[in-house]
Amino acid sequence: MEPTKSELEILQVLWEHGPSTVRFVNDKLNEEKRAVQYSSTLKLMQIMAEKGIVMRDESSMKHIYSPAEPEDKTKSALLERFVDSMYKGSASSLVMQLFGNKNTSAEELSEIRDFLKNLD
Amino acid sequence: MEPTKSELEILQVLWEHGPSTVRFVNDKLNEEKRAVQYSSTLKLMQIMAEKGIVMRDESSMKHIYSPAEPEDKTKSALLERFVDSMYKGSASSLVMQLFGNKNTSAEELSEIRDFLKNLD
DNA sequence: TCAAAGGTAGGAAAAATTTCGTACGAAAAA
DNA sequence: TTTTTCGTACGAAATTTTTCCTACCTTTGA
Repeated sequence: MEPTKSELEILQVLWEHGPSTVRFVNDKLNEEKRAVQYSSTLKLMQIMAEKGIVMRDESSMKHIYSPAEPEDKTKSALLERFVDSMYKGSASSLVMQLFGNKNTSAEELSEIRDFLKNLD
Repeated sequence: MEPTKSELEILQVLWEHGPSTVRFVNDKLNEEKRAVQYSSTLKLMQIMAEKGIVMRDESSMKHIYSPAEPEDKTKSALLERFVDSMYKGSASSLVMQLFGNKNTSAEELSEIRDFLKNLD
């Protein structure tokens, strides 16, 4: 299913730090993003569990949440939807926009060139 | 400001077809996307005008709406926000994901290689 | 002229998303 | 044991976004 904006923030914490408690996620959000109440984060993560976006291990009192799908799979899906809706599915259009209007570091560029070279 | 999902759909019609009436945009949405009432599209476009996302020419009875910002500028901003939030700002990560997990056509690939070659 | 068609405006309702207060149970500390 | 701390659950409220009803005006065609 479709993660909402707030759900995505939570997923990102789980991706970065692995399976976590609500407390941990909430702390990270407050450190890295914005003020948010514990109960709000809890509620959101409960909803995500209902939707099947995350799995919940209830064996101990402190429930442990983890992403239901691998990070790559979710990100790919989101990226693909982004390309489809914004660039009519043209990956090259996206790349050109990405490097046309932005100043990307030389390292990044050569990294990409190498990557593309080895793609065949 | 931030276009919402529905607002983005409208912007895309305006980008593709140029300045348009509400009627025209609504028809396109119904053709290309989904069933939506004229008054819903009207309302949304009025809100977008208030927010400054689109400009409105009221000189004739049929108001003409056009994007307030150039397509590239808006798309770049959205893309940048996407990269920042999903790939911590790393354009190369995005590109690798884009081509790693997806089967991109050979044409697209060479197009991009050429593009990157001429970037310096 | 006058009805029909097509336009805008505005408000209210509906739906989706986000936030948080409160209750209550378990664990830990005093 | 008793109190405090820390956890979940639940429901309701607030906010944001989306949808559409209705009123009313202008243009067009019969």
